[in-house]
Amino acid sequence: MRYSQYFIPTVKETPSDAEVVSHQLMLRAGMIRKLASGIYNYLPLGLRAIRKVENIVREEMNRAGAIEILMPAVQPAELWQESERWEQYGRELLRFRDRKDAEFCMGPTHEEVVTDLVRREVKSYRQMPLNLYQIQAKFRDEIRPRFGLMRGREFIMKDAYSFDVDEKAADLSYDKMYRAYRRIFERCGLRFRAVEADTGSIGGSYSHEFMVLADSGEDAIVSCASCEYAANVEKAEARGPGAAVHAEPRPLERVATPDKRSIEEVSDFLGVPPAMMVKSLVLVADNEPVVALLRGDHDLNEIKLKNLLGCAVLEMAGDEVVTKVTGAPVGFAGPVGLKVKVVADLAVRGMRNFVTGGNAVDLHLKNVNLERDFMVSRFADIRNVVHGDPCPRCDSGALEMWRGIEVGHVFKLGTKYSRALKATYLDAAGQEQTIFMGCYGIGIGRTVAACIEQNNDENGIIFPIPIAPFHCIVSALNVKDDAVRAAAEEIYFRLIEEGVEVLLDDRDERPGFKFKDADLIGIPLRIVVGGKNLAEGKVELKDRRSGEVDLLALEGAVEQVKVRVAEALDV
RNA sequence: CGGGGUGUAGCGCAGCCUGGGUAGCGCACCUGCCUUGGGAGCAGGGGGUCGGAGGUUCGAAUCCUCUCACCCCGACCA
Repeated sequence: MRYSQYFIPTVKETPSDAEVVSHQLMLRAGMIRKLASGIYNYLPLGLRAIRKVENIVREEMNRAGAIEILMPAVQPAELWQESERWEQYGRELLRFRDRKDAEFCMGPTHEEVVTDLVRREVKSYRQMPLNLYQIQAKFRDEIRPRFGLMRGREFIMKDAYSFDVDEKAADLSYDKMYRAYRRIFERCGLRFRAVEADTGSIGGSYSHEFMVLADSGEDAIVSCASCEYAANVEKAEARGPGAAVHAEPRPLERVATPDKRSIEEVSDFLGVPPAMMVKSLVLVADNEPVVALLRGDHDLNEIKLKNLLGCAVLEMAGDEVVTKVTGAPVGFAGPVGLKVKVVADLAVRGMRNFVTGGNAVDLHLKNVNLERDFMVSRFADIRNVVHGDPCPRCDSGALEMWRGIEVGHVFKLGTKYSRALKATYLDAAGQEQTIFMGCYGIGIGRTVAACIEQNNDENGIIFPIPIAPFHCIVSALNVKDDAVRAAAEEIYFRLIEEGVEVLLDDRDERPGFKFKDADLIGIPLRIVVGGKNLAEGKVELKDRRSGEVDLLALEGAVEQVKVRVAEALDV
């Protein structure tokens, strides 16, 4: 491709509304342009990177035995009503009516459609295992789209769905996908972790997320330093205390704490560390108040509590509810004397003589103790793990915290959708059975964004060769110099012959201008054809990542590029 | 949806509050000259319903009311 004939609108200045580096660089490199909130045009460079990821995904999915199809973006409401997600999905589902007033939605995911397809066509155990996938634009009317392609409303996703005769076979399908995903992200050149995850609104029995490690990631994940355990903080298990601290219970004490509400304020005021305090959070679970008790330095994990209570909606209580439940304004809640359900974190079980709120204005209690002073309905793991917590799986390890970008998610669905949509088959004995499903997503655009998040410097993007829009850029420094022009053209055509994807910068611009653009758009290899070196019969080969420069003869440069590209693409 | 902020040329911004009166700067763009190893220089030029509607006023980017959009912080997710 000739740069002068192409469409790469780079910009020098960083757009003010782009927060994260991948968003800034994708805009500056002319890869994407915003059309509306969370909705983007993909320009040539962005599209090429996306196609690269798509192709890697496609190859690995095919290798794993999955079969590509394409389902519609517009889906009829009936299917969603059948799975009961028409009501459950909420406002993220973009709904509308056609001219006959029939209801439709833009597909945010395709469990319903694919299950409908399969239930019509798959009748026998002989037709499974079956794994169908597609690469297609999804629409989710996100509350807050942000970070460019990282969280758009319309986004390109690979979604796959497996169909198996029973749970054991479904486990095998899941495992195949898990391994395919590892290969995919390895081939993309990403540093990532596969972590245990909560299943969320998709539902199902268990799942793993594939997290690209990046400080800008929206998810917190933990991994064990000594074993394989890794999990999303939403899911990560905390160990309870080994044995309770042995301490004689001291007499309960009431202390005035004028206007001291937060853990920090009370801690400072009383000179008691937060780890010796218990905080009492008032929540509402499906309209019923619940109090959660946590060690002062721990945070509530709402997902764990929600799963524990089995409620549909769990939210922090408003001021009125807090006052009603505790008899005191916000900031002085404590478990002593409460009439509502109290769930305590496991860590609280090991505590003695701690500080809590006194359920009255400006009052806290010291030397509070379990059983003597109050009872707990239930002990459970309801907190977020923190850096340094012991690993829940092995004896020796401590948990490390990371930030991650979720680029892929594999779910074991079980029979949630097949039962709702009556997707059944006849087994060898002629008995009707329910199909076991799994579903597997990869955010294609997000993967590109995550890659840029991990691969950039002050000059711009540094694409790994497998997903770079072009492998190599040939910068002809002065196109008005016939010798330079001819040499650049020759290299360009030779590289094309060798199957290298090459961009020829044949614009009539100054060298610095071309270098800046080449760096910004992140082409991994650059051949510079300049008058001085050319007079010696040499051109320069520069590696974008390392900055290493080799002075080579024309043929040598072409050969080097060919070799390096082949090495990088070798799988 | 709650809290905060911003809308002025393609991009980045000043002007507004605190004096209501010609709409400005840098980059980008067009023409010419010059220049060709890290976003050059000189000269000339084009481009604005100042987010929208209403109001106050002789006169509004500026003051008032309403509205829309976008961005940031919290609950969702690939």
